[in-house]
Amino acid sequence: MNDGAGAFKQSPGAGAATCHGDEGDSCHRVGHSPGKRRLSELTEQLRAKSRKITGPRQKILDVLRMNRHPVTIKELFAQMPRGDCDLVTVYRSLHLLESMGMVKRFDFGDGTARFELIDGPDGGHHHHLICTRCESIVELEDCFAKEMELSVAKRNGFASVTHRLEFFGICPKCQ
Amino acid sequence: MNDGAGAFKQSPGAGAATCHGDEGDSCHRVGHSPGKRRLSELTEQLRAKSRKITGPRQKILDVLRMNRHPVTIKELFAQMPRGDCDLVTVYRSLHLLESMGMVKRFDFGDGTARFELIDGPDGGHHHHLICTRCESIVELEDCFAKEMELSVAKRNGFASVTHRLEFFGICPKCQ
DNA sequence: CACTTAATGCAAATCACTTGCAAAGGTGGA
DNA sequence: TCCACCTTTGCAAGTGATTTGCATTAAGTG
Repeated sequence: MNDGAGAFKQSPGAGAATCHGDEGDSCHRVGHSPGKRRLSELTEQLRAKSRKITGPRQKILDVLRMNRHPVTIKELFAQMPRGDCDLVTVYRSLHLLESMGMVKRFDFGDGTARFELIDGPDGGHHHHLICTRCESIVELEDCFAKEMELSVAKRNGFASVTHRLEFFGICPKCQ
Repeated sequence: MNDGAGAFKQSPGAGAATCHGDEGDSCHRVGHSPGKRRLSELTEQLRAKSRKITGPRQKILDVLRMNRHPVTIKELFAQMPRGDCDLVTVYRSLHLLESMGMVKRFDFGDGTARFELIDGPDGGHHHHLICTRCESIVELEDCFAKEMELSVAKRNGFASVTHRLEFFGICPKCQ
């Protein structure tokens, strides 16, 4: 109850995505070659803010780099060599990474937060399309809502307007 | 883990809205004249599906009718004459009403579900703009994402695509 | 009015997430 | 390289929202 800004503990962002990881399907592929930034580049960001580069944190960043879709804390934890660190540490680390703008939190209403390493310049703003049956997800390139955001903000006199947009449906396989 | 469709317990819908009700502000006005459908009309829907019209359910529907913004279970419960029914009953009733398509669940990431009585023909599809400071909310008339929904669905071969869209910002008062 | 079945209340259980606290581990400076 | 200092971590316990088990009560129905 003391992180994030304002009354909501969420981080108004956008998108949605998932994959529970136990139903090995066409979902996220764990363990493929690092598709994101180098680990050193990431740890450097930590160091830049005088945060310690600890073992658990490196492992966590590494797992995040391996996942192309948002992962839940549990999934992330499961992908770490047993005993690498405590679940609580994963929670704490993701909070830190989020507050540092290194990861983005997604929430698609199933009561479990999901995290993705931020890639692009604008935080790699994007959305997801989730299959409500198999939970497979598709990362959507474009963000359609930017203009809406502006018009909604202007029309209602709101400032710093952000949005969260998620799409749900039945994927081709599940139809 | 056994209601709703598919793997997600959420009901992929759209929108967002809230108001915690204790900070009496420009937020939801409880107790104004019934702005929504008559109670008899509502109970009729229940009866049509051979659901019983119980005391608690009538009270719950009544409170829902009085609120123009989505309410949390707790708020709803608090607005019922003390001792009218158990908190658990409110949870169960809302599940029922949701599954019957009579209420819509909104979720804006603070970990508490909010419900609104469904009004219009298309389920009164709309979105909300929430102030992250005072939690006041604005109901947005139009739905901007319908077209996206179609294009996203087509482009990815998904069926029955729905979306959830929420806007967050700082309201005029809080700036 | 008796009956059948759904609904309710109460207590206890889950679940995701957070917090308190003492022990362990990075880091910058001597 | 060694240390003191302050951040992190692990473990246990706590929250808050929501669900579940089960015996009891109350809507509909004939």
